[in-house]
Amino acid sequence: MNNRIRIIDIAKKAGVSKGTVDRVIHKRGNVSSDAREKVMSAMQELDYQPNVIASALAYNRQWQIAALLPEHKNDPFWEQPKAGIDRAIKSLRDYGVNVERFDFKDGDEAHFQEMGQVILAGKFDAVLVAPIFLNEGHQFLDQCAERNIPYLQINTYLEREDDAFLCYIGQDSYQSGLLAAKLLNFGMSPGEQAMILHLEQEVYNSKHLVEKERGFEQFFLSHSQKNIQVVKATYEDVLDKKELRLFLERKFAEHPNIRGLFVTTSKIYHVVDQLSEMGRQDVKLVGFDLIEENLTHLKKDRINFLINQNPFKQGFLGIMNIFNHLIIKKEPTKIQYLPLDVVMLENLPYYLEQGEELHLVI
Amino acid sequence: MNNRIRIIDIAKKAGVSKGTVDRVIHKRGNVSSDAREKVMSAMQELDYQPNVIASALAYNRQWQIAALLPEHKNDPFWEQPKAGIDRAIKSLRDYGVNVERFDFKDGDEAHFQEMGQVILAGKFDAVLVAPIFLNEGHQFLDQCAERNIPYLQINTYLEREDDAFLCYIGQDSYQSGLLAAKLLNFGMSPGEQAMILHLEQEVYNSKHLVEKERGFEQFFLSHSQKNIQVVKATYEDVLDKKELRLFLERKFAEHPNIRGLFVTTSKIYHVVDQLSEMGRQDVKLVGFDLIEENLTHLKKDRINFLINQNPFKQGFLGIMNIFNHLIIKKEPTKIQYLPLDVVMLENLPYYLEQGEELHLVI
DNA sequence: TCGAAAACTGTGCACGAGCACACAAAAATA
DNA sequence: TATTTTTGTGTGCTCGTGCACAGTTTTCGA
Repeated sequence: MNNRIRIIDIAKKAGVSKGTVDRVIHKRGNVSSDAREKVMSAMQELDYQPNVIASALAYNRQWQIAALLPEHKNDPFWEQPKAGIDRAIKSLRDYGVNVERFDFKDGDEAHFQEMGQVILAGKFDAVLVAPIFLNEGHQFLDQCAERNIPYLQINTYLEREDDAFLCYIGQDSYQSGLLAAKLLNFGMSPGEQAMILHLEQEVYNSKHLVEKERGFEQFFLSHSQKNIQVVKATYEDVLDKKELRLFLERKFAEHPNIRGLFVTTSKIYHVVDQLSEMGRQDVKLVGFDLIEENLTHLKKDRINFLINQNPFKQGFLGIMNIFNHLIIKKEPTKIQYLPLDVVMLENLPYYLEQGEELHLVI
Repeated sequence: MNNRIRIIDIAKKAGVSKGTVDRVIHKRGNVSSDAREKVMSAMQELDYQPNVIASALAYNRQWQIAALLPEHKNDPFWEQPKAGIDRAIKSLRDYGVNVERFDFKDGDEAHFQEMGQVILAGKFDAVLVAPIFLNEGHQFLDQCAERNIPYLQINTYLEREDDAFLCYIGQDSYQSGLLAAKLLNFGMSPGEQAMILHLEQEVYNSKHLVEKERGFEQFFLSHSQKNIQVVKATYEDVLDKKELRLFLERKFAEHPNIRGLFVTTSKIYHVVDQLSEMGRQDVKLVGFDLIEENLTHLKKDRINFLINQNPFKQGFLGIMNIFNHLIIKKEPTKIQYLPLDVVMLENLPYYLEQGEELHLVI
């Protein structure tokens, strides 16, 4: 029944000792070409698959991973990737995987750099990072590459060519723009207008937001049956509610047929109350992320759809992929897009419990 | 760094040998109450967590699991749970988990019973089953319970009280009815009619379908703003296309305002072509399952939404939960509803690749 | 009080892979 | 040819847990 091939089985077949087989497997050298060939063919013939359990136990080494992410004080979105990381740690504790978190202040490039230096000064086997700043991100990743520290990007993708780059795990921004447009289009009537609204600073320096906009526009270009016109807008300072209200009123006055609104980040909750006070319940709303503030409005039916970017999985799979690279020596797929879940009140609970299913996995 | 508490650490602290600690942990008896108490308090104090890796290696036993599912010859839906099972096997091979599949013929109760007998005659440590026949299902599960063979249900839930019942993994049918209604409601105009159509036999013997219908009706009862009327219909013999066409024409004649159609199983593809030929592209369609036949229509924009029941995960998590019960000795949550994914052309690829993310998990 | 049975406890090997170390054979140098 | 260096090979311990077996103590009836 239990006929798994072991190292000792290969050794016997090849007529050598298990030490020699081990040296071949791990390319440790000091093996005659004759012995190597016998071992190699024996491995192929018996289709040897290493026993990961035994390997992990014997390896008995500790791995240090650094995680460089924004703090979640001001942006609750970041709680989720961190929860995913914690879940992964729990699963991998017995494999000797340890993760140290370095949180940098929201929007603070200098602090990002500072934390990066701390990581580089320490001894880490790999780095998981959300490189949300274009320049500083590249700079940090360059330094990782120089030192041969493998790194994995989540949430934000910076194109990289070096060997230290493991993979990117996150969403496909362009596709999420298309999806938002399709959803609004389904509920809107011919001749109405759809607004895309960025509630962020330096939008055109942020590839994510630009891509979302491109996808949103593209959908309506290629689906012109309902003749829906796209209105683009950007408003930076969400904390100034009065100014935001004035901004919205101006936009709705300029474009009286707006009946659909797509906010490109998790900050859609800022506009919901304003719209209610303006008596504009007739506007359909699509936004991102299952954060508490948004869920309140989803439950009251004031937000129609939230697109879930699976932040929990970003963290979880980030660590899992690093584990695979370090311990199992399996190279990850370079670009791993996570599902864009369409979330409504009726299917919300399942997405909130995410990760429950994963923690049973060893 | 590596300060995980081991059995030997507890033994030292409690002033006994590791054998005694082992006997306490596994409740093997033959331990004086004095020793037991010392060990227990030492374990609590040091917060002992067993090393799953070492445990699995030492345990070195093989587990036989039987999987009793419908063949996928006539219903491609069942390929997915089987793929999920295969993925789980791959992950758990080193833990000695083996799965033997027993496929019964579609709609053939006698063959289900026959296969059940084969399983009971063999020696299995656990059973994974889709008990799609109400009576025969209960009968088989009763026999499992008698023989103390733990069983796990996927896809179809039969309420069970015995100790052998591990858990149910599948969808919440009522909730999926609500979801389908919400989706149609978003795209429909006031005063239109929404049809719920069952393309199955013995609908009112099938709890799933009844629940979906209940959810669908309930939504429109509690969301009456658009004043959408629900039309219920059942048609049994999908293979007779002419008759189906006549049936549809009759229904649409009786209810001229039907603009939304919800088919309660994966068989929505049967009606799409009929509707096209009838020139009724104005009807919005919601159905279930990402099977090839449905995807063709989704891609052509003739089906608006498909609700994904995560069949892959049903199989994968089914095996994983049995593993947890047998090897890790962790009791599964009795009812595990899987996400109801809202799938459109724009977010389809991610749901098709499902499982890729899981196979890296050990 | 003795002796056998029952209850309890400790030691040591097993699982399969990784790796250090000792040793052997071949090659290079004197 | 003798000696050192390099290269190649096998043995045996390690990881932490499970479990068999041997050995010790307690219990209980005669």
